[in-house]
Amino acid sequence: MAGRPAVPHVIWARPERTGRGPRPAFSRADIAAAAVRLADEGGLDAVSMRHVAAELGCGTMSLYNYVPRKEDLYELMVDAVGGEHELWEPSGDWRADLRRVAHQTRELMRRHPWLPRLMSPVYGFSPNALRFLEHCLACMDPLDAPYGTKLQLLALLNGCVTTYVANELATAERTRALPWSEEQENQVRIAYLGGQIASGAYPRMAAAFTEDAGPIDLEAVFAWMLDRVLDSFAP
Amino acid sequence: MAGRPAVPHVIWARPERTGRGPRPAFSRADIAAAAVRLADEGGLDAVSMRHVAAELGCGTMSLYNYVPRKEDLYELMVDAVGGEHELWEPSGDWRADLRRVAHQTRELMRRHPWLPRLMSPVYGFSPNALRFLEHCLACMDPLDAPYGTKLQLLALLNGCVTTYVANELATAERTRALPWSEEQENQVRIAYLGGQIASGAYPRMAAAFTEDAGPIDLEAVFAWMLDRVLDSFAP
DNA sequence: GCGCACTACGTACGCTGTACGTAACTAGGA
DNA sequence: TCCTAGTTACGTACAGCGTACGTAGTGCGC
Repeated sequence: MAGRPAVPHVIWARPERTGRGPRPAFSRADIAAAAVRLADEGGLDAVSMRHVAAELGCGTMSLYNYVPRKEDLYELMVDAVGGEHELWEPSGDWRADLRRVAHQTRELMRRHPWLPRLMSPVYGFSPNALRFLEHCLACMDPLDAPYGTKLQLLALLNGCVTTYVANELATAERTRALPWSEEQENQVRIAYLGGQIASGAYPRMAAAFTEDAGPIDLEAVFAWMLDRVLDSFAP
Repeated sequence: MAGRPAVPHVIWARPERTGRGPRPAFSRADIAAAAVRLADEGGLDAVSMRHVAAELGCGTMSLYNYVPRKEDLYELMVDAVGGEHELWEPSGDWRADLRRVAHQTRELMRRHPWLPRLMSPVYGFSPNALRFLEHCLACMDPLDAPYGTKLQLLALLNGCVTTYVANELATAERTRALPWSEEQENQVRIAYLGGQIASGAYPRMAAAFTEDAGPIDLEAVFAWMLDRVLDSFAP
């Protein structure tokens, strides 16, 4: 019945400096920047405690003075790139403002393809996340609705953007780690898929794939999805 | 310029049995079932090649005869639980049918909390995924739109459901791995959050949290989200 | 100025995915 | 019918991971 020995830990509640002992050689911002740099260059797999420590130029275990668990390192990363969000004075047109927010989020995720994987409501209350949420709520001031509803719309909107960009990036992200090219693998997948479709067991899928559609315009699809979600909230 | 030595590999294109050599001791279904069992009981972290092999009662490296890469094991798992989808004769009311699909997907993910993490368009063409997609398209037969648009709506719908359930489950999933209880950690987070909010820097967030809202009805929120997405497609 | 809390970091443990080598087995072609 | 090539089975080994622990050294608060 005992169990659960340790004490809960949230990195944002822990002060960066306590006063006692030698001055820390790095700030949280330094550490987050190093981790983000590694992730941008080599994907999320390149972010290990050892690599980040090496990037900072310190011993592996020293890092644990700043970041007690690896998950906290992830929180730092998400918060750090969250700071890249440009915040502006709301225009009064909440739809336009939210569209702008969504496009910015998408750009952010394209700059940092590892971000969707780390996105989680658990990281929702870091300092920069709070600033971002406050800004989104400010954009929605013209809207007459309880904050609960507004937060729901924001969650839906962010969820859709995250999912969409994650799908957009999934294949590209895979390419980095695999020993063959994306086109090669796609070819194999399509070949298999073609066999299945030709079997006649999936007539609609077959029709969907033989349907002559022009090249997909990812920008247009994203904008369409966005408008649908916003429409849905206030038609 | 050489590089990229290996050959692309898609597990569904590889036959289960080639005829030569001793008969395999397990089927793909056996392996997938074992992995799913482990993941259901101990979370996704409990799914390692060693554990799955032990669960099957064979040596670790023997597993590699069936599953060349761990990612393939994941594909087997996603496909296996995809087979739990109940498919029915479309009713003619595409909205009702898609709602039913979404609720079923949610139930599926609540039965297998690790599923959202593995969901990815990459696994979109496994046998059971094809059956599922075909069924969804059949449900949308009454709808007059090109298949491309229908697939986009399905992607949006599935993406939203996945994100929503992932958020729903994220905290619960964390609890399993952490040495303290969810309530304890939430308390620490709320305490920190309270401090930030009391600082006055985030007036709208403060209002949102002091707003007297009844207890959140997760079912209702999910239904609301669903209707918004479906509305958005055909108001 | 004493002591304590902090920083720094080397070592070590258990775990992971998986490359490789070896032995046993069986179906297809001669 | 026998041979052999391709397959299964699996032990060993390696590089990498997160991180518990122990030991120094450092500098602020009392």
